[in-house]
Amino acid sequence: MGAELVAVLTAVSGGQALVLTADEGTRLPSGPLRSEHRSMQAGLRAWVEQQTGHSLGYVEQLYTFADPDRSSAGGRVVSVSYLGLARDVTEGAGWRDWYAYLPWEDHRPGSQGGALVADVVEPALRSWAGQVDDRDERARRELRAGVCFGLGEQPWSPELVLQRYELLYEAGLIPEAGGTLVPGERMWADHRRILATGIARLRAKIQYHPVVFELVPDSFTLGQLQSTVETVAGQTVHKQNFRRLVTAQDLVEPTGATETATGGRPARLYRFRRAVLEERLASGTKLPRPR
Amino acid sequence: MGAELVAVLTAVSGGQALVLTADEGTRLPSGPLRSEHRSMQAGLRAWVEQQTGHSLGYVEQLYTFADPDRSSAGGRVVSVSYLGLARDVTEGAGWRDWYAYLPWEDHRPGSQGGALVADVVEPALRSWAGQVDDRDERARRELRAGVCFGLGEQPWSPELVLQRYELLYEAGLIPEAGGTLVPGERMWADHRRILATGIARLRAKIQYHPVVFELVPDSFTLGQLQSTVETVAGQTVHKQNFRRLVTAQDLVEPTGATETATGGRPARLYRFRRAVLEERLASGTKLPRPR
DNA sequence: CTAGTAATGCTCAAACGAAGCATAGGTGCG
DNA sequence: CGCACCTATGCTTCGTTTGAGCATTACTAG
Repeated sequence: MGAELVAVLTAVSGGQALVLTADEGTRLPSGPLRSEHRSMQAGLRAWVEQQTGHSLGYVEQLYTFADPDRSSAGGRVVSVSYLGLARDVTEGAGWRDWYAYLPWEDHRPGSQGGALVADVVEPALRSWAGQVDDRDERARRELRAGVCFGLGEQPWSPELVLQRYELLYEAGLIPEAGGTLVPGERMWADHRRILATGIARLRAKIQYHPVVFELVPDSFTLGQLQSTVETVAGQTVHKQNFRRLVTAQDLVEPTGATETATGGRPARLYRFRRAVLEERLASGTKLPRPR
Repeated sequence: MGAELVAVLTAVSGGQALVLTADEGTRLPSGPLRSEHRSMQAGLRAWVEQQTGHSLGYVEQLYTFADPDRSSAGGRVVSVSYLGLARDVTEGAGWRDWYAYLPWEDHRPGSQGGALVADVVEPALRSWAGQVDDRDERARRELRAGVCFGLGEQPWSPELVLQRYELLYEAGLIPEAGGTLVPGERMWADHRRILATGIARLRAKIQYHPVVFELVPDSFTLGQLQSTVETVAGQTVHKQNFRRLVTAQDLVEPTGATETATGGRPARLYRFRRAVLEERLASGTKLPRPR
């Protein structure tokens, strides 16, 4: 009858991008909107806290869809999904690595993503494109695969998470669509798709809005901040340009303290200048190009 | 019980930005999601066609909210709003000028918007800021007013439509909040707010995605295209830079024909290169700075 | 003392964006 | 016909932003 609320709650810890899950990692935390909830966000907070003992910080609405499976009599069920960002992770709660579900999304050096795309996804998509006889349609499929996965001359675009998931789905390469070729844990119903939507939104937003600071502690080094951005984006960025971008925009101010446990020269500690949120609604933490 | 679907259906015609309305311009077209609808978008299309005899082109989801007013027993009503773009307007249907509802949003030369902000909004917001005793809070209010309405040194940002509406609401300057100072027709319930959300989304999207072409005929001059952008953005752009941006990105191709009824030198006619939608998911029609 | 490591400072060239000048090719009017 | 006027179109200039790399600093581990 009413609405179902679903959360993609994310945190970054130890170089891993984490999402809060329920039921042994098989679904996202969710629950129905109740009349006692003052608003949908309030309802969402209540459900997440109850299911995980975790309180929500930054929250933003993602997408709403009419539930395809559980159409009940007298009005369809509507699911409203939210993206939430957390600064700390509680031990024991169901935090899982994003990239266990979407392994092709991690393109940091040392991760599996790059090789997975080259060795598994690209050949599989070529074969998918080859299945069709029509020349134009085949060209369209190859173009689409190239744009989504950065094949050939095309650049890899971190924010195309949802497009990539949908392409793999349409090409029948993942379990949801009956395929087994491409690895990655699946989730209940369309929750993996919702996760992809959340990651896509976060990766896009981090480029033009200072949301990274919702994922780091109050006090942080520029190295930690950069590592957080890289974990979210799934790719590395140019260090010097990153710090120039952050400092030139006056997004941070030094606390005065330094952190010595970095393994090299001690790093200054900074804090986020919350005032920028009011000063400029349209600023942003742009992330420089990779490598 | 189920979900309510609401549409912000927009077209540009004769230098006016239009929105499709029902009930003499007092509400946006809407209707409940029915079980016979295959999807929410299908349901929306059905409702809009039934209420207006108009078929929907480009459609994108805007925002979902739990209805504040009509909380019925057994599950709250949820409203899902959509933005739709149309190329042509049917005579007689309820097309109204955006800027009749949000007159402060039009800053093209010859429009009322600029003067309205300077003569009415700015003084009213100053007085609103002055109502509070706390120095910090007063400074915050003035900063917020300045950012939203481009006061003082701040630039006017076309895409802050929703922030401006919410500020006017919070400051009690519009009828929805009991005020009478700032002109502009109101709508039923929160439909004017939804309109503001739609305009904000369109103005933001037009900068990084080629959606303008959903608003112009198949064949158009660069002057017409520019005028459409300006109507949507509510401000003028630098002509030479606009055309360079559009042509340099290969967004259009000449049809070969020219249009002589321009009042000056005949203009070449162009068509949108649909292929760019597949070639680059992340391109965009960036709009140059005003004036 | 030396090697290793990360932080930080600075330079340089290419790309981009804002603004304006100049010319082309039509119309309407005396 | 000649002239004023208008919009379209082509091109240049200049300052800013970005991508990339070199060099130096300040620690730790052995």
